[in-house]
Amino acid sequence: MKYTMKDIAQAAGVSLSTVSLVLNDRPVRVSDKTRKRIKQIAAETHYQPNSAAVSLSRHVSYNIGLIVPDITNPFFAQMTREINEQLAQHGYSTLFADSNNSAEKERHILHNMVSRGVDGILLVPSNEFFYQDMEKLQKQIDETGKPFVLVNATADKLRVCSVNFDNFQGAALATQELIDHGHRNIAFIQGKAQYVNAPERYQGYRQTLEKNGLTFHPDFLYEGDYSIESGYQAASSIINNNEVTAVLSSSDMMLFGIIKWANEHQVNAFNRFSMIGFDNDPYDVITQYPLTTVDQQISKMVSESVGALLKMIVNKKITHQKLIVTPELIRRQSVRMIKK
Amino acid sequence: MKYTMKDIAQAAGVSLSTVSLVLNDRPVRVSDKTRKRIKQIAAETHYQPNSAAVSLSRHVSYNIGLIVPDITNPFFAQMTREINEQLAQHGYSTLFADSNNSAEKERHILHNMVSRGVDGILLVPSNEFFYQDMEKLQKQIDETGKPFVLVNATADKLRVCSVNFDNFQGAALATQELIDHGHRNIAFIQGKAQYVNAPERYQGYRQTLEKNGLTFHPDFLYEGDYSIESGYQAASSIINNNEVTAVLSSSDMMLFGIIKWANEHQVNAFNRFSMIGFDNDPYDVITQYPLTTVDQQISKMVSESVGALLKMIVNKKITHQKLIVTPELIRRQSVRMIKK
DNA sequence: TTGAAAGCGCTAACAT
DNA sequence: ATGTTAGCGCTTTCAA
Repeated sequence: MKYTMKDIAQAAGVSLSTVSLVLNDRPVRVSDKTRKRIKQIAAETHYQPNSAAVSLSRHVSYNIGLIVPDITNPFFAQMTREINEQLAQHGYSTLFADSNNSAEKERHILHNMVSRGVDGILLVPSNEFFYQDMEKLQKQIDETGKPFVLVNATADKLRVCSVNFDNFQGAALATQELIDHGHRNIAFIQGKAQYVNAPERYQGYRQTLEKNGLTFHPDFLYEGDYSIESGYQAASSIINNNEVTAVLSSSDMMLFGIIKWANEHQVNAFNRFSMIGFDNDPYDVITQYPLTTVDQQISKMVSESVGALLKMIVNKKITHQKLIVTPELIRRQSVRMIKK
Repeated sequence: MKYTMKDIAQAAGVSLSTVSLVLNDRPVRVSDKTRKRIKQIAAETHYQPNSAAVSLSRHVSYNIGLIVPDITNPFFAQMTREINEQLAQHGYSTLFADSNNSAEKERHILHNMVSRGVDGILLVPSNEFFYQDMEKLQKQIDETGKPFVLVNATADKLRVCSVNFDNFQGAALATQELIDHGHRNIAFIQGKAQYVNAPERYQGYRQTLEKNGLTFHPDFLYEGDYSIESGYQAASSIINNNEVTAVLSSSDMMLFGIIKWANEHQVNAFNRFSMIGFDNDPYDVITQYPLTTVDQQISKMVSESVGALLKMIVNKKITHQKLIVTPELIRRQSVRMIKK
């Protein structure tokens, strides 16, 4: 049998409200005696509040919506794990959805989650997020009236709270590392035109080149969608571009794609050129030589995101701050000194 | 402003109940005219039902609890993605939680989800799931009164619905493959004693050995917890066990651990021995030679699991069927013919 | 073809 | 220190 407050009230011979006050630990009235008795009965009956009823009357659900583009990607998986954990620590549950990298699905899920009564939303956007009409998007987000934070993207044109790492700096760090190792002809695999985080990385790469007196060469520019597959696609032309001695990739996964292609074609990618990726993927260490990579400080991003979201929720006030965390270059063995 | 059915009723000049009937597409009474009008107004006002209210009165939430041991493991990530997708297709949302491979946390989450009013639960158990007191566990599950399915494990001692793949057969397939390639000294890295799925794989390995007239050798038996790290730990002793010419690992990840150790110690794992793992990890193809592996048919397991769960929900009847799907050996390039 | 009203389980303002 | 009561927004039975 499922016990309700009413049952407990009856059993204890008190009123409903007294039970409610006690079980919610409201520090008011109620004698210690009855307090004890009620708690006692609640424990014996394994009383569990009906959360639908609580939601309905308190207008909160203690559920947070989390939307990620691809849970299969270790970067987002790790993010999800930490978000889930931190939310749980604060008494919130995670209503999860994978948008499969579709902006349309993203909107659909967003809508759905709002109607499920989530208290707030964490959106890790799909690649194509910024291809949408910002006006409309802004309107949709505003209309939800829910605390919202965009994670892993910076939306200059959107009045929303966002948390991201410094993409420009990440790319700059990596580019400089390659240059410091004597590389002059550095290929860059960028995300497509308006992909989330792509332009910033491109600028970091390009400006670091210039800062070091190197001229940018369009022939060294490649494009992918961060997936293993897209790295694989680009592999042959990069590997056969004989001038390049190093490649900076916008994701470790694309580097995996290159390595895969190389393996299949009897060429050793690590001997062919130096490589740096983004994401600090856990699998970076299983390739023949562990990959040097840009770490985005997932934990930091997550705690900032969750912190900002919960703050909005408790303060009942929506803010639009942009938070940026600093990335870190993880040096491993995929970068070699080049002799000139 | 947030519109309610009451607002719509007022605007349409009809009663609340009429609105409810129309918006829920109940095929009863109500003239087409008023039906249209109501739908019209609902659309204009972007009406969204308050799901807490629906839950409260209908005693269903359209939320399903999903508990996984480690979302960071690609195997579970892929499972999660498919589960989420299939649930969504049926109008259910996913209340997600990562148990971090802790049986205690698992119980805690389970409890929590029930009190959140989920309509059913999918539990992908932690490694140590079967170390628990089955009596107590059975009681806890029964007490929830919720449709429940255990995914990726078989619980002979538990009266619950479960969906798993045939671990025995998977191990047998892989062992036979190695034997067919001339291997006689096949190491096996098993999960710890009572780990989920571990004993069945061990039996598959062992019985296949015997079936082929090979004697089982305790020195060829190793232990791990499926992680990269645990493979790494075991690596040196396996690699230095000069008799072994092939290794069957209970997870691809542990093979990655071995490969990592080998890379670090200037030995080529692929030249050292043949290898087969379990999980068909997406990263199997980025190692120097793509790994042969046992594929558990995640999609199949997921559709069986979700199907069984939803069936219980709509039939309002809890069942305890055990479903088993057939694994498949994915042949790639980590197994070589050995000359005798 | 439609409306009124009770009820889902809990919260909170108001009484006593 | 404790009880009464009016909602929260929706579903559903019973009347009309």
